[in-house]
Amino acid sequence: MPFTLATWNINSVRLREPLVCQLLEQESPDVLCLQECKSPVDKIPLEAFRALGYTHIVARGQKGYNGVAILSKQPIRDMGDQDFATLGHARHVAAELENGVTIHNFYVPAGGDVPDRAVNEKFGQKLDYLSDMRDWFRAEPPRKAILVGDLNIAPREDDVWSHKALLKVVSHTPIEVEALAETQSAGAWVDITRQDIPEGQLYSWWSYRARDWDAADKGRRLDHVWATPDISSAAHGSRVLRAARGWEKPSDHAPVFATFDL
DNA sequence: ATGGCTTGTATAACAAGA
Repeated sequence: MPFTLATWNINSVRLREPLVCQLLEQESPDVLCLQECKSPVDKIPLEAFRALGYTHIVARGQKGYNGVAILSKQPIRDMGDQDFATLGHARHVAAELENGVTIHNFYVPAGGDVPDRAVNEKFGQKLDYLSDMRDWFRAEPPRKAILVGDLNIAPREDDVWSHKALLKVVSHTPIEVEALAETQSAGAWVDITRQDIPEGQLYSWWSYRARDWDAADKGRRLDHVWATPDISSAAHGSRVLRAARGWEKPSDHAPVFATFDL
């Protein structure tokens, strides 16, 4: 049975409960993975999501920051979480569908402003988080798995509005792009979004600070959908719902979709 | 070139985002 999956950095699931509901009603994905819920699990507005048919939920949360959740129409099994870089943050959770596919939902640290771990501890934590992911995938090669989330890195030149302007900006520096590539290859992960949309500028995040985000279009592709090679050929139909960035009181990220015939 | 905005929280200015 085909199933459609979406990933969305929601930037407060409580504040944007109506937008989550709008997405669920309008697009009806089978699974929605959220990041930056900024809420303890027991304060996520689950009843609203249950009422729309998303009765199965696996989540990790903390007060104020981070937080990840997987909402599903079909039963999912909680497969635990990883605390990479030992930050004590709610940045990962995994769930297994009844067809045996495992979904990893990640929120990789943003990394602060200065791309130098000697002067910016947060940048070091981001690199440590990525190398711990890499080591984990090397130790336990994933199979029949999908990895989604806000990875906070735009790897390709056409994943940012200006490659040259962003070379020293955290999210697109060569050291981050290399770290992400090592993590990706450690799990043999296929970039499903770029498998489906191989050419052209593609973004999933636009800063709140732009006067007119749509016209300026200074975006970055920070949100990703990856899959292991045993299921990557089942994927199709990837898209970014750019319109959601223009909804009232929006998240600064747009949802990214993919469909798998499995 | 710079500054620009938005969130949650010890509800007044922070920190954090990226």
